[in-house]
Amino acid sequence: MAQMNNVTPLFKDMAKLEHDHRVACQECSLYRLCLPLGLHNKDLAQLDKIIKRSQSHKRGEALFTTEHAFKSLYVVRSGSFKTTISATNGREQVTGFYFPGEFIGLDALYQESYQSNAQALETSSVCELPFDSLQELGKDMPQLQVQLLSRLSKELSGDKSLMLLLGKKTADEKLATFLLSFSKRFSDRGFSATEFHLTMSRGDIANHLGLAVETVSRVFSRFQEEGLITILGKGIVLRDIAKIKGLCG
Amino acid sequence: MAQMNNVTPLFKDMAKLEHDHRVACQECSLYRLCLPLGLHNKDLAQLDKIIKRSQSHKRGEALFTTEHAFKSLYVVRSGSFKTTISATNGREQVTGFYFPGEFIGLDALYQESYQSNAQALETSSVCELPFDSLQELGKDMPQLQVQLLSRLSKELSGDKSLMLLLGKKTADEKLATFLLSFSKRFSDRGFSATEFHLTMSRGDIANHLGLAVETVSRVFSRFQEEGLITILGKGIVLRDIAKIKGLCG
DNA sequence: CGCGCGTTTGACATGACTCAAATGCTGTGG
DNA sequence: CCACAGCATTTGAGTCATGTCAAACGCGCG
Repeated sequence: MAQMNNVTPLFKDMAKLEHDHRVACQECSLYRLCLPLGLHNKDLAQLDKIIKRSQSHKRGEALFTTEHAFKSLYVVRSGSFKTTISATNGREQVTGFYFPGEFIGLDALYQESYQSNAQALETSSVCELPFDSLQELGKDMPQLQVQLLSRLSKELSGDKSLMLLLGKKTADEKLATFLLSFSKRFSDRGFSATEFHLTMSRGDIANHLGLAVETVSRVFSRFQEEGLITILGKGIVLRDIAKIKGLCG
Repeated sequence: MAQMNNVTPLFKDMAKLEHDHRVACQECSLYRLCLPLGLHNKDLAQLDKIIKRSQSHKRGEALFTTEHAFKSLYVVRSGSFKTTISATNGREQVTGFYFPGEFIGLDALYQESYQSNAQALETSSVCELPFDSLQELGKDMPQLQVQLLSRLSKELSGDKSLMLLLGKKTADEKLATFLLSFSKRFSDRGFSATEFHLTMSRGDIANHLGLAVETVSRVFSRFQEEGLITILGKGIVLRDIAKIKGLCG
């Protein structure tokens, strides 16, 4: 059980993407994954104008909470975030993890108030899309609306899969599914599909998957014994993707 | 433990709403709950033109499955539906129940293919909205797009709450939450908030909440012993809403 | 009227949780 | 730069809520 966490060349991560606040959509490396996909140059320039590229958020810092007034949607630019909702009695559920190019705050549109809290998992930055401007722009840009709908729909689809996971899967299946989902999202962004950092705590993972921390820890350890993965602190190496796939249920 | 199911004046239900296929949006009793909300008369008339009002679907009949080509969104007109997704190994998760005025198929927009199966729980009818026409219409009708976004967002928001339920709640809390959610949706539609029919089987309820059938049955029985509810087959009477609220967690 | 499925109830099994404690890692301040 | 404090993670032991298996019951459909 080695130690290590940040300065390992093995694990590249998304915190390094583009902290440069001036990069316009046209030159952004996330273009293929992001909202502007499919917009014409002229439209893209317009969209670019309404985007606020905020300063970066430190680990643990809130992007917004249910207390804040709804004003904007956000797209992750670098780093990663988690969103949570809370029950009346204080229990919390981690509803999602968000990587570069992914939207945060879509569940706020209805009722125009944030329904969840969003928090940075590491030093991260976002593109802020003031919703009023976005609506205004959408009136003359049907393609933008289509993109927005598509984003919402994608998240919806993912949430349904998570329901299946939460409702029907065993601890092993949950964690196998979780690992593969991350693998795919990393590789979609040009990172390794087999070696990556988990920027969230075991507690966050457990919470998100409807498990206890101890269970996550135990299953990870067992996966390692069985040669499926190697654990290096927050770093994970997938050693046998095929077998992991077989465990997903 | 009495018996009864359909012909009881006590329980009014949504199967009786408007089976009349000619009722236009303007005169539809669901207006306040449905898509057209906020559209001007002229726009409404246009929307009305693209809507196909299909024949009714019998209990158990599929509205669509993941095998069907994506073509349309649907709004429940009368009756009720359930949606399901399946894991590779055959396990199924009931992802939602849908009542008059609610959208089905929103998770299909992304990828333009149905991601779930929709099935009638009783004799039911829908308004079919061909997606192409809807997109076409949306180009000149920003308000329609806003409505659509809002619908997606609402479903997203509900799904996040369900994650909290599936991940963090006990069997008692799950069922209390379930009952109150139905109570609200019934009363929103002008039906009694305290007396209603559950059109789905115990199995569907259990599946949706991530429980075993036997657990649902047991908890319902206990709730009845404790004077919280009265069970009459598929009929439910909420006897102490305050106390049920207290159980939601 | 009778068959079959959906529902209820009981007895038992177990996966995952809780509690507890050791160990390791991280970030801070001296 | 190092040492310490505090939190995160791991590991173990025991419990419990909920699932599984089994059987009786009754309603609903043909």
